[in-house]
Amino acid sequence: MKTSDKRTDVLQAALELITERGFHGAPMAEIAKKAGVAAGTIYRYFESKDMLITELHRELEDRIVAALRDGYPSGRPLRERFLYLIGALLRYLIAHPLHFRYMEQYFNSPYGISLHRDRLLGKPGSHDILMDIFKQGMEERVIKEFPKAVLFSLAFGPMISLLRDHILGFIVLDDTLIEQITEACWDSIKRNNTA
Amino acid sequence: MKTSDKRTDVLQAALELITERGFHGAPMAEIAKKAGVAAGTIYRYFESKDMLITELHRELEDRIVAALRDGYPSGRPLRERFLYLIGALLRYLIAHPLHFRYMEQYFNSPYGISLHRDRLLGKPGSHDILMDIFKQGMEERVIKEFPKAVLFSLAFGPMISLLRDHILGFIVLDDTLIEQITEACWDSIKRNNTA
DNA sequence: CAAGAAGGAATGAACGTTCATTCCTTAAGG
DNA sequence: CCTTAAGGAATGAACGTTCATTCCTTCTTG
Repeated sequence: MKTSDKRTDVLQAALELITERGFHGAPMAEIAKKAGVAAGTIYRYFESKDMLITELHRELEDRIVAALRDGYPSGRPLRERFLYLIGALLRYLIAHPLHFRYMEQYFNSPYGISLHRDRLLGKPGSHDILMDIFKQGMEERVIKEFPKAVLFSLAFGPMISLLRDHILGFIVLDDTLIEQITEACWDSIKRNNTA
Repeated sequence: MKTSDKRTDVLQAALELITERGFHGAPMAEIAKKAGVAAGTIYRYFESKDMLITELHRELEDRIVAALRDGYPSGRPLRERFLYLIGALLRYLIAHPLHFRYMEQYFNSPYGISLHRDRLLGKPGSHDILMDIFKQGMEERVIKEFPKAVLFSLAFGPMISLLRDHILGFIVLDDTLIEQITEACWDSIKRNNTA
């Protein structure tokens, strides 16, 4: 391994504790204990708690983006690519509920707001792919003529909400439902050519 | 006035500081200062910071529910009642962005998790109204046959997401857009009688 | 044995909460 | 009326706790 095991252990411990108890219910001492490491040791790998939190977010995001890129049907039609994205994201987050919970907390904290702003104004990432889809879709008049942020909310809003309920155990997203949801996400942004 | 002005001042100060900086960026001392009150005084009205936070949530919720009930067209058709609810909620939260930000923070904190569960299982409040709509809608086969939590996510997921972007200043929800959104919310749960 | 890694007790700042004291309003007494 | 006492609200300095971070010691490795 390139990076020490301890670094990974710390990140994993932080992920578990923070998703369970929030940023403020996860003191460094406990993260250290859970990681099987001394408190001071964390600071060999992370400059501060803030850095640890930010870095953890960055790593999770990288993994998610990787999962979305993996198998992405670049050459295929718009609709297919979009459905692939939504489906892949849903499947990944259902398989990694802690990642989802962490991301949600992160974006609902002071850390995440500025990042969100950057994202919507277009920084590289999975959003690249998505924004390309939106752009092309609007040019070809297949997708509704809305600001990209609106399209984003329309497509991902319900998905995120359902995911949260699933992960908190209020509902169960089975394969049928997932299929229906991905289709519904597409429907909510595709242009109705009946006008 | 029934309750002292100071109590109100403290709640208002807490609302402003917490929405701006988060629960942990809002020390009691600063809340007190902003409220024009001494630190100790807060404890004449609230047992603890936790109680203050919880109580503030309760009061905001009461006001929102009241706004939704006000003018609710009880006797009217399903679709109309639903559109009224969505529209009223949107308008209220656009007019009261701090309330929205506070609620979001609250629900994404350790405080809010258990509450969410209660809500989905149908405690009194605006959810009463909503659940009745869902129930009747499914009986009359006007609304899709989904668990209520799923219907909730479908209808409110995009709305909440758009609201957030609007309040954070990433997009502007004008009247046209609001109209389109409320209609889209209905579309996403109404049954397509084409099958 | 040298050099870096790990340990964990010590440090100090930040914070929620408490409480002895002050201030203000209202009532009582002359 | 005016003075003064009583009661409770408000104050804010002080306390104790929690926690991120530091620092010095001990261990490991080559």
